[in-house]
Amino acid sequence: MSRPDPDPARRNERSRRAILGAALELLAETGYRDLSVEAIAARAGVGKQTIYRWWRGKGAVILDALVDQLTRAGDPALPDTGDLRADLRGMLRATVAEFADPRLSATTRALTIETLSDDDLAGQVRDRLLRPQLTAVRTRLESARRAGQVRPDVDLDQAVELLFGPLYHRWLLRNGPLTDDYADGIVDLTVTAIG
Amino acid sequence: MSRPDPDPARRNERSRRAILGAALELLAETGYRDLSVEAIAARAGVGKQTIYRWWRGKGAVILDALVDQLTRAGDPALPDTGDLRADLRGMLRATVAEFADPRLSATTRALTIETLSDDDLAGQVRDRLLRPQLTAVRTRLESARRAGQVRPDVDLDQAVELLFGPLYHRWLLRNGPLTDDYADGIVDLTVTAIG
Amino acid sequence: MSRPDPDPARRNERSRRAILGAALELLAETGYRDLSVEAIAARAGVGKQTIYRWWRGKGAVILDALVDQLTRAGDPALPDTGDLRADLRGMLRATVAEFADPRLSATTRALTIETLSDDDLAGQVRDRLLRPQLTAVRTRLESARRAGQVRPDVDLDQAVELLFGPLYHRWLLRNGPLTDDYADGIVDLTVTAIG
Amino acid sequence: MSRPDPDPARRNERSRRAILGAALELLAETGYRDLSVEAIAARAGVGKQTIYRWWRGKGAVILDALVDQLTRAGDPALPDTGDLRADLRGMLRATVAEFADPRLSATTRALTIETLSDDDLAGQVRDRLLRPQLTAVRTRLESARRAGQVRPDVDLDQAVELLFGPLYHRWLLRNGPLTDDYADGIVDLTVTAIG
DNA sequence: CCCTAAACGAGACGGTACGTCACGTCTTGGT
DNA sequence: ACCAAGACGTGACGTACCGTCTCGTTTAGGG
Repeated sequence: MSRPDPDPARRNERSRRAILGAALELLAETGYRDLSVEAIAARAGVGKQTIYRWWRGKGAVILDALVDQLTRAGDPALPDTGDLRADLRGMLRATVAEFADPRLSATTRALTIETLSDDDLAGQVRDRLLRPQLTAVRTRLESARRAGQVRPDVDLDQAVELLFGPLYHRWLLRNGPLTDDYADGIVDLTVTAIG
Repeated sequence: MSRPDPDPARRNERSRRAILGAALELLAETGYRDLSVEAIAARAGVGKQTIYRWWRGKGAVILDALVDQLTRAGDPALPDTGDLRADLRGMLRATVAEFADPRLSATTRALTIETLSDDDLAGQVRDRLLRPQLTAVRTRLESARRAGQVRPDVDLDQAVELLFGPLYHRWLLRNGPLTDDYADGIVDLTVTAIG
Repeated sequence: MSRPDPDPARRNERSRRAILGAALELLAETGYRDLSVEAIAARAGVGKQTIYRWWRGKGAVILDALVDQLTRAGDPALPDTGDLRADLRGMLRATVAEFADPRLSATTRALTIETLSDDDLAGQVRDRLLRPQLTAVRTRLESARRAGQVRPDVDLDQAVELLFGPLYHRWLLRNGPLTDDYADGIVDLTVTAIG
Repeated sequence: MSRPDPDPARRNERSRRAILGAALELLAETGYRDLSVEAIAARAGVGKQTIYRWWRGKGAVILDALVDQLTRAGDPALPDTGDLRADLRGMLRATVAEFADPRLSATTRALTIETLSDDDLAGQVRDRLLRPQLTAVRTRLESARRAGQVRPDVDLDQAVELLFGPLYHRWLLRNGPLTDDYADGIVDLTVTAIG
């Protein structure tokens, strides 16, 4: 006896943007702890129902906000200069920089929390945010394999995780500084492992 | 104008155990979403104040519960058979098994959530839970380095993270299955990277 | 800057009837508490705006519904058999019966509630529902006065209220049963009072 | 699976008074339409839950507030000067004055509304507010009957309603002015009816 | 008989209040 | 003093309706 799905064609684009914008603002300003649907609605000048009509909760809003932001940021493809080590270093340094930026970091942190107690959302995050990024790296590794820079028996998905895993681990658990040197070290180890 | 610290000597051990036990039970039964201080108190047959008197919040309770559990599980030291690859495989397979066990997994998940918005707690988790585990592995790697199985220029902390990071990444983001094969693959890549 | 009045000539009679019917149905089925413009619209298969276009709110709808119903019921005139007591008894017994009928009772109850916080509506109810009924009785009393059955100094409006007031009081406050005997008793007292 | 009843012994008297006071203030200031549990809680400096813990809704709060007020006002007994007509006139004039006072009137109005869609509350109102008042009048009539001023066959309850009913009717339906003259007229008719 | 302006169904919108839940603090009485 | 119990002020939750406001789509009357 649940409501029928609302009609996306009638959706108010102005409200949608206001909500996503307000969510990002509040996250940056006050952190995840103080982020509430109520606050987002108030900041966006929107009724709460308008949020609940289109999203399952604040987690879903943050996801959309982040996807929106990244979509605007554009192409996740890695450069392919032929120098695998250099290309990966550039990519991982950029990722480190993102994790170090409090603004982006807050969003990712918030999303991770939601993800941990919402399997549905976790799937969405995996598919819409994570996979594209991982795939971009994998594509670069495939090119490297064709160039003979990677052993043919290496599982490329594992290789990708070898790059991101340690970084993610260190960030989440605050188990050490996130620097360019750290990124370079991970790349070196990975290249050695698969080369 | 805060209350003086309570006297730990007069602490009721029965209550402490009941609280930690109730926390673990509820986590296993209903998941983190429905875990509340109120529920823990009710289940433990304890006043809420007794929880707040000794812990800062449910995050701290979970941490203590997990530390308690692991302490009972005993020594985290790795075996040292001389065969680095085999020793690491055993360790990582055990870790994979832990992450796959819903009971332990739920606790870790909950703790990770709390950690993400409580720096204090994050430090505690790092020092009391994470570091001992990482150190145990690092100790094994140092032994391997002395045996000439690891290049002298390798940063052993990074090496440790090369083992746990991918696993943690995959678990948190549900980005693939957690199997013994997967553990073995990570170990192989890591050994190649540092050997 | 308000909308121009809608053109009554173009009004959809089918919708009007559906709305009034739905209102009465819902009142009878679920009571006043659960009566909402939204529910009326849904039940009537009508847009909410169609209700707000023609009525000021649910109170006005109920009023119209009741007027409609009573209009169909027809002429409120009292018989004049010459026997004042008998005529009044007949009238008051009928009124008691109305108040005892759950269907009519629910409507009246709802209308009374709306009336209590809407002066506009109160006036409408007084003029369109109440006055005709009271006037009919007053007319009968005037006839009785001409026949010398009523003292010339009696305020007939007060006399009318002497009949309806106790009944209304008892009904609203559930201060006793509403029976034919009760109606007869009121009539007897009133006739004594004015005779 | 409902909460156990709260323990009245631990009830905070300060909060109780603040809530009842705030309810009466808001009723007088803004009328019933704008009276909300939320507003009462805010005005009283009290959590909403504290209201819902002890009352079923705003209707019950108003009832308690009114009972409290009347209890403080004290003895509802009528004087018994031996002059029935005079005693009743005094009483009915006072009642008219109450209905004419916007402050008291607002409370009664609000209570009547709630009463109409809550049978439980209606019973409470009848027993705690209405009955004592009616009984006081009935007691005076009994005294008058013993004095031979009232016919022995008159149903005294009906006689009481003969006094209050017309007044209540006129007040609720705004069917004419509420003046001392009106009160006197009702008393005269009633005395004639029962004398 | 067609045109066009309205009324229409549907329902999204910014709001307000609902009644519930859990937070972390405070109070009471019991051991 | 610590405890079990639970009332308290606080504030967010997710829902229900309010009355207003678009959306296409009938529909009815004047040209």
